[in-house]
Amino acid sequence: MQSQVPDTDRFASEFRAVITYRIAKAVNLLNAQAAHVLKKNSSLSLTEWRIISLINAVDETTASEIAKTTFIDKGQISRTVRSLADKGLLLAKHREGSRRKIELKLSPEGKALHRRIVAIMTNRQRHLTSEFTSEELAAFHIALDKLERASKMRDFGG
Amino acid sequence: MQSQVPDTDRFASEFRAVITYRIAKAVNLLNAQAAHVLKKNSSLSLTEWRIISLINAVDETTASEIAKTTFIDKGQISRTVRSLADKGLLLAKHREGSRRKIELKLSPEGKALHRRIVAIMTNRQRHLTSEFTSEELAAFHIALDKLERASKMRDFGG
DNA sequence: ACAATTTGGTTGACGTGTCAACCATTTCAT
DNA sequence: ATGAAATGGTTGACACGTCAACCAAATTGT
Repeated sequence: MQSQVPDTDRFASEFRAVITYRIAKAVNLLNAQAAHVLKKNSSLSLTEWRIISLINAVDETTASEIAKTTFIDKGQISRTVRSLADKGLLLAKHREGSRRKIELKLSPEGKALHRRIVAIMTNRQRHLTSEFTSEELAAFHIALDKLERASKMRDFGG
Repeated sequence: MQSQVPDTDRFASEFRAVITYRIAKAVNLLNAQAAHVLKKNSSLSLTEWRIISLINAVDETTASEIAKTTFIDKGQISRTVRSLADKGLLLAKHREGSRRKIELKLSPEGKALHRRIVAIMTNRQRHLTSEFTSEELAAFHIALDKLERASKMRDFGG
């Protein structure tokens, strides 16, 4: 009543500049959106979808390879792979000549599902970046690179 | 052996362009870093720290106000507030003339802790953005604004 | 050829995040 | 003034993420 700025915004000015808050909030919103879209169009969780599209991208792979490149916990991968296999979306076979490595491939059903969902997710990706010029997008990627590198440091003196 | 690019990078080229993967990975790394720094310098979890600095910023507030502005779940806030109060870091009193609203303030110990940790976290923030020019930083914030707005859309046709 | 180490994967425990139900209090509409 | 609706906060159930222990297979060093 006494100001045009609602009371609840008094945090915002303080924290808008704190990059980690901003980016964390953005990711929360993005993940919620992705989860919502997936729920509406499939019975996949976000992790399930990620693993499906990772496998699809390279045609066949193993759990440890996924773990190494994505930083998803290997326990979580193990469980997700099982649930996807149970749903008949992927095939897990011991790799030729190995009794340990397990080759992961999408089943025909998995491929069909991927084809259907990826179309929707590509729309989404297009929508998310529709307000970006290509320069802005490139700059954003570079910024993320820098943040990733800077996030390796562990000691800030206490 | 037959290429300079390690095998495990074959995902990367595929997904570097997918903005949601990139940003999610960056946040994971940043959160891990923050959790590590906090653990080394305190007994605070990341959420505890966030709530402490939010309260500190506005001096006093309520749980629902925090929930509204940060998108942190109100149940989680309730529990975190309790654990912080148990540790003696914050004071929760019914607000004057209300038997429902609970006013949250940092205790002297909480303020002291905040002062100590915020110095470290400010170092970190400086380090994270040290590779950014001020233009890049401004552009990054604008990009996050755009992503946040775009993350409101829920329907991408299925 | 053998022990020591590394690697791929599974499992259990535990902390955190998320959702919905719930209660008490306050506000609103009539 | 009274009942309906909204608000502030708590709680329980459950999904998900994270960590460490663990097993079996494979690789390495001697």
